[in-house]
Amino acid sequence: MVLNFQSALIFITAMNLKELAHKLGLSQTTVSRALNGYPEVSEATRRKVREAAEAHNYRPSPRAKSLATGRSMAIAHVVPVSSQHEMVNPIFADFIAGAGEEYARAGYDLLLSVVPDSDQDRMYRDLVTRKAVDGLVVQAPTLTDNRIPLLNELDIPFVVHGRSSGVVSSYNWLDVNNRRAFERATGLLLDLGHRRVALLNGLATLDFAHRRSDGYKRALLDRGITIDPEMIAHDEMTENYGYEVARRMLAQPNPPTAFLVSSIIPAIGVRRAIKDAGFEFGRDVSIVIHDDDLSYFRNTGDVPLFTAVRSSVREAGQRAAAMLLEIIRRREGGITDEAPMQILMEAELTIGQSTGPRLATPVHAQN
Amino acid sequence: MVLNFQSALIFITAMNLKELAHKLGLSQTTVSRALNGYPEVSEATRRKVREAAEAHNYRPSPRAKSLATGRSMAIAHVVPVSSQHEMVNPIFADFIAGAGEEYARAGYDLLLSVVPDSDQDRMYRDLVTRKAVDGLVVQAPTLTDNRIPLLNELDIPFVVHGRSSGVVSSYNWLDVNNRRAFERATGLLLDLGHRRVALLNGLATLDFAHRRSDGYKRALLDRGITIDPEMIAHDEMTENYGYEVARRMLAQPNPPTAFLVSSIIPAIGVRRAIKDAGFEFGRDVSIVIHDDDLSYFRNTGDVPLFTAVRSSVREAGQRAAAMLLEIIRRREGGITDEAPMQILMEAELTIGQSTGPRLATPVHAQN
DNA sequence: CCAAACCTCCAAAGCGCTTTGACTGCCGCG
DNA sequence: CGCGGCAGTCAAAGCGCTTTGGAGGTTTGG
Repeated sequence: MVLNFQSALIFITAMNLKELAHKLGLSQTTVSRALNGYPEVSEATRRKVREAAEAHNYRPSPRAKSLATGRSMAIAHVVPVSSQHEMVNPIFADFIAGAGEEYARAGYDLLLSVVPDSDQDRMYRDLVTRKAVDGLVVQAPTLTDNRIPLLNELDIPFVVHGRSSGVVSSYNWLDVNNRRAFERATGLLLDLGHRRVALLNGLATLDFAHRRSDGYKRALLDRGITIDPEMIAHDEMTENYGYEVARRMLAQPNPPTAFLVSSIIPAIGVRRAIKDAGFEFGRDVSIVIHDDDLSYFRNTGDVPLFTAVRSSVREAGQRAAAMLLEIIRRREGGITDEAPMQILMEAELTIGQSTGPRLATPVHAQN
Repeated sequence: MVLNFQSALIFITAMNLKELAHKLGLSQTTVSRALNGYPEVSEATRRKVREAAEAHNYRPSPRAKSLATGRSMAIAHVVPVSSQHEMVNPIFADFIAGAGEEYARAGYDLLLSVVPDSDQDRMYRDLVTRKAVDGLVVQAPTLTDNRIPLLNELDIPFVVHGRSSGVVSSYNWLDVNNRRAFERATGLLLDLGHRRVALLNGLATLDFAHRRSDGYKRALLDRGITIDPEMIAHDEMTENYGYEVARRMLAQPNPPTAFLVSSIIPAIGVRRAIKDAGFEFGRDVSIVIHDDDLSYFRNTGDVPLFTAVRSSVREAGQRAAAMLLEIIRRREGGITDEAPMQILMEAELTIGQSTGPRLATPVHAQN
């Protein structure tokens, strides 16, 4: 009983540097240096120190370390919650999973701030002035995102997932070539003979939505097809959005024969609307999606359900995190005035069951 | 130019207590106490201090504060990544959104650790011995989850989202009444005349899956229906899983006429399989789901797509967080030996388009 | 009028770590 | 033999905050 209690106590009162040093008959300085790999300590001592640390399950307090060094060994991701729909973009889960892996490997903690999108600026300011983190990842940039100049001014390392067309200053980013992807996807549908191609895009305020629209429009204009604004929708990418918009569009006199959808989630809704309207998915009406390769919604198989331009958001998270850690490393190494790092990922096009040639006699004419 | 540089510097070199105290002609002690609402400082002084702090945009360093007080003002959520499928459970996004809100309100940071499920124990140990957080939330408990005794031993406040049937020691939890929910859902299908009811459950190792199975079995046995193990599936709740299992089951000689599905995501797959097999969804084959009320997959409308037992996972996140903060508050108040806190949420049943009476002449007989 | 009881405020000692500056032997070199 | 240099170690000064243990000054009560 007493023994139990004692051992519990010993376990809880985690050993600190002072005790460890005392136990070894060395100074705190030497122990600290031995553990942190400084060269001015003999290998013999280092080994002894390492062993003792291991044996006593010694973990340096990150708080104290942080106070002493000025580094916090933490990265923040600020995830905005849409105040409209109280919605959390589900791609964040996979993005963060990818990034988290990278952080864990490097011994960094991940600080997640979930804030109403109106409070974002304040949160960024707060995180920086409190010196709570060593770096930040900016999600879902808008067309001219003021977080970018803000963070530049605050002079803290950060990486943007995506880009912001309206921002002139330079910054580190990682993005998918959205324009190219959607140009190709649209091209594919046009090659199949479709002329009425609808675009179900993300929120109009977000930058990536514009790049996607650009690619779509460019492909249409290239073939001399005029753009029908009625065929373009913007909203948060829920299943319901896909369903409602597709239902409405398919009920029009001259309905689309193909849909280009910004995410697999609304695409599920589009598919539902297609079936509800009595059309055959992939035959009467085609769909091409942008596939983020979400872990719980894999669009795979020999012939995947959806024809898609695919780019793994999880991989994006991982690479964005790696980039950020590299930037922090450089800055600590004293490299201050470097060119910004930028990665443009290409999406790959895979053919699934959701696309087919435009039918000679459109089915909707039969209805 | 020079002015600019200076103002930037001032901004970056965040004011600290010492400077602020000096500026006010007071001691650090008094300023600290004034700011933290201690009674031994006059109201006049307190007001002056507050104003000065405001004016200079003073933020106490959380690190220093943390080191001095022993509290870290942070909560950890450890999110396991299934090593099988590299999958992140999408309900985490909404759960965390709910919890994050609560933490933000209380001034706590949220530390998110994404770790392979095999590494979980180590991560918990690490977080505690490093004193990185003041409390933890345990996600997705297994049947006898060893994290619970571990955390009890480590003597740190924690809340479990769900329960672990095999754990005898007491702990704080928040759960949905899964057994009741699935008993009711099954009962509904049986009332509609269905006799072959399939259950697409979550991973068999997870506790909630067992409770759901229990409810399902109890409802069947209540009506004297024998349980067909072939009608029960367990796996991670992806769309594909729903599709594949439903496809297989529907191809059997004596296929189910109804499905009970543990999440809306595989239910989408089940629906796909039903249509692919030539059945009519909600007429030939019924579905009842457990609906976590995911923000991007709302099952709403006058008559929602799916008949469902619903319980908002976001609300669960919020309440779990509130519970944890309350526990921490109590412990700091010296209240040590309290009964554990436990909340059991009831799911509500709503009728959607996915259920109907079992057809007199089963359609599959016609095929 | 004096002691006791406040009120306000302060100096200084931590919290657990890193890092500077210095010190001690010991070796090699001129 | 004496000196510079080097490897290995240490004491002590922070990092920015909280908190203990008073110190003065002002009221109160007998």
